[in-house]
Amino acid sequence: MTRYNARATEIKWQKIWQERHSFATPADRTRPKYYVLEMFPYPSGRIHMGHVRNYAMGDVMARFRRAQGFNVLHPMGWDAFGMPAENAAFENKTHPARWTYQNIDNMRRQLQDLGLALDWDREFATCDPSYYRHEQAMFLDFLADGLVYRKESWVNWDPVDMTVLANEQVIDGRGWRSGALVERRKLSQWFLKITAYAEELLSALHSLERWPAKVRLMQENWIGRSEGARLLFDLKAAPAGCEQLEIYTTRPDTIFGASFCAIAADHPLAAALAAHDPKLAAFIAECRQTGTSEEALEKAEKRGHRTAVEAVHPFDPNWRLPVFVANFVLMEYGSGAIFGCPAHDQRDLEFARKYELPVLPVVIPEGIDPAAFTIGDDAYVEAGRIANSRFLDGMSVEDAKAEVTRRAEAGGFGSRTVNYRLRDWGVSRQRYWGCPIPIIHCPSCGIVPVPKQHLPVTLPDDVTFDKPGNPLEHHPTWKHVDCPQCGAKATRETDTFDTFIDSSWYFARFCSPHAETPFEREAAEYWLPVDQYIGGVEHAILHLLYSRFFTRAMKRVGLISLDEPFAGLFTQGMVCHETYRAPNGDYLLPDQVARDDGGVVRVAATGESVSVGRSEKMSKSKKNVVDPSVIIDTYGADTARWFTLSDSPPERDLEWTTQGIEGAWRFTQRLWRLVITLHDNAAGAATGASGDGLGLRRATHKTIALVTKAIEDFHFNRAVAHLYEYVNTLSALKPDENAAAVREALDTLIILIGPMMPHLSEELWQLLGHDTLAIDAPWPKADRALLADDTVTIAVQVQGKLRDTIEAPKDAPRDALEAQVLALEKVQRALDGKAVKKVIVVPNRIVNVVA
RNA sequence: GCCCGGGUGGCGGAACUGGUAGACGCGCCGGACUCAAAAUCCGGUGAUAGCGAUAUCGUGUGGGUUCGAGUCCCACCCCGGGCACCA
Repeated sequence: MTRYNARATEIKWQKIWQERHSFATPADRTRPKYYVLEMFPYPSGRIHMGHVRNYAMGDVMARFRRAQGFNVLHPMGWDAFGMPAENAAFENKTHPARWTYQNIDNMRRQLQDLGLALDWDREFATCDPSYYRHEQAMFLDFLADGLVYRKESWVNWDPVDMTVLANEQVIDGRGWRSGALVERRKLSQWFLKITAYAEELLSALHSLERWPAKVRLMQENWIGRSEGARLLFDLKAAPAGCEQLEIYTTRPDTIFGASFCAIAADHPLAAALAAHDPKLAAFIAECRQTGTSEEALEKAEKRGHRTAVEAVHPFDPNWRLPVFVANFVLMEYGSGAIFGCPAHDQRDLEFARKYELPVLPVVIPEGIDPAAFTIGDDAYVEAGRIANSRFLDGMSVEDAKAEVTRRAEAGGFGSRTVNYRLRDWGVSRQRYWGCPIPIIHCPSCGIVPVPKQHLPVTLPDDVTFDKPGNPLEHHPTWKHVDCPQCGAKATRETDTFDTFIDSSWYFARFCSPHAETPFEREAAEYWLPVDQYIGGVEHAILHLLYSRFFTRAMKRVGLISLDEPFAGLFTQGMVCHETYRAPNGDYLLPDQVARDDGGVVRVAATGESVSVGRSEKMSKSKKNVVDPSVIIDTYGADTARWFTLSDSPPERDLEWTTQGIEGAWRFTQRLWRLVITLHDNAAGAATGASGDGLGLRRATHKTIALVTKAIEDFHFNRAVAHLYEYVNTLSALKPDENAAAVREALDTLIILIGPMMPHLSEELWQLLGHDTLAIDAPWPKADRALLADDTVTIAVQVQGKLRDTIEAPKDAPRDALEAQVLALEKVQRALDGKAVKKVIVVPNRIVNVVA
């Protein structure tokens, strides 16, 4: 028998699918739809194993739902703007567009080699003006609707990428892409008002039932809702214009335990005071520095600078509190000012001890005498009764919070407030390779939107990257335009959008990628929301939160009636591999090493010993990478797909091993041989076949049920295990097995492996004589009558310990089972003469004898 | 520090709502085929004791509930991830 030539066969079928437009998205809107989408790839140039795993999963769902009769939308495109293209332009003297489109061509070919059921007619790249023009138009809509504003603000400045970053793009004080230490700078920036949707983005999380709980929780924490109160304190000895201080607290009940107020270094009051206080100015400068160095921030001690200003206690005009500028108060959170109650807040306590401020407990644990309760090194943050607090004494914490807020509102010096950690989304980037912000700055008219008929504002091609900073800023002519309103000489905005904007609506564009509007409403409302979105958990906050907001913004300006873009989300695990290091410490590629007979890993070329490190996420820097192209050339796409689906649960990390891929490859060959052998046997035995094939038919239909359920539940590894088991059953068949049952088994097997091994599935389907395509065959339905056996194996226990098993007819009566079990020799031996107290019978499962 | 996950053979992992722990794969061991190797096929494979039937132990640790616990409850240990001067 010939061996299965995977590569040649795969190319053949890919061509046929393409010729027949097998994966064109159906225009028919009568059938149920299924939109499956993998997270937008950045065209880095080559796919990696993480892509293979991600797309293999999405492709299984796409093919599975297609076979089940759904209209499937499964598109692909490119998140094509971004820094790496500019870096490459600088290093290789190529234009970012050229570099990007070359990469796209390479990656498209690689993805096509995988045989993915993608509708390539819908492909687009975000760097194409026909895409980003709509982004510019939507931005202007948002601006007109009050969702966009411009503000001078402190920003996270990435000194390597020479651009600003949003808060969530700063990880451990470093830029998410460059890894550079982030600095703080004050710049004029465009912001999208994501905070206007904080409450909705939070409360709607509960409706996302098919999202991982983990991702919902991460978004919940990121939005960071808290309930509290804003309170106004009158100030004494404050600079003009700063006579009042607004603080935010979640613990208004502790107001009588207050011993100081603290404001952020960036607070206007601090700035006003610093003008005449060089020491304070120096302290503020210091605070700004420690704000950026992550190591120092980690363990920074709570420090403050006492000002001459005093705050008047809102409930006692004779009570004065010192006002500090403190390094632990953030201008961006709440009102940038707090009152400190050391007895009931650990951080305030540390501060109070350091600056020798009073520590008065006002919440007393239930049943403790207030006079006897003192605070040591730990603040008391549990529930209790209020004491030492005048009109609040005796109340619970909750009642006291309400009472203080009520009195503050009545007195006009405070109000109940809901506060969020979430901040507005700064979208200006000082980069070339992004979507230009369609704004003109006019000396007399101010900020003027580019008229929509002038869109798109396109990027100039003739730019250079030899100077650091933004090439649009350096370009000799591009930014100079006439003001659309008054005709005076004006300049274009030279900032471009954060690339997360590009990926915040692409899922909608895929519904009608050639539309003259961002998307056709009818198409978008048929296809959206995405039924199954698949990607890495690293986008749990950034991309997924932005997209949820952007969808609401599109709804607000009347483009669509939809709140949530992604109904189902799946976050897959990473692909990992062992790391190898040569004696000199250099990392080695997996194919630079070899295992000798004793299992010792050595450098293949030199025989030097290699130290083997633990399995880690594949990364170029650690060289523990395996190139998908090499794997596809060697074993074929089906085998690569099968392996990435087989070994680990999809949500967990997958360990890539040579043995693993070889095992998958052996299985591919085995399937090929098995189907041919059984097909030949059944054909030859057609007349002399024995039996009714019932046993085989039961196995077939059980497998259909199990595999279908496993795929529906995203348990691809279990689907694979069931298929292995089924193939074991088929391998053990006698040559004279009932021919019709064998035929059913083979047809079923071929369709069931289809979503994972589509090419082999087609080849075998054809080999069995079908003149249709396997992908056009409907998904088999399990016959319920064949799912149950006539007899069951029942476990026999004595005192809860397994002693024997018996075969019994299904649903055998209790009495008969009991009698049968008590008669068993092993049961009698285990009983050892003891009297039987009772017998527990779980129908069709166990019989437990209790003595 | 806070909040989530997760600890099951040599390894990746199965186990429905408490009911035969270890499916399936990898690896390993033995055998067949072969001049030999590769490939393939057959058998075995949690630990301990025993020739054996079998017995005892066994799902991170220690308790508990139950006829029966990987699964439920309490306490703890370890690993992974997320967040963090958040008032």
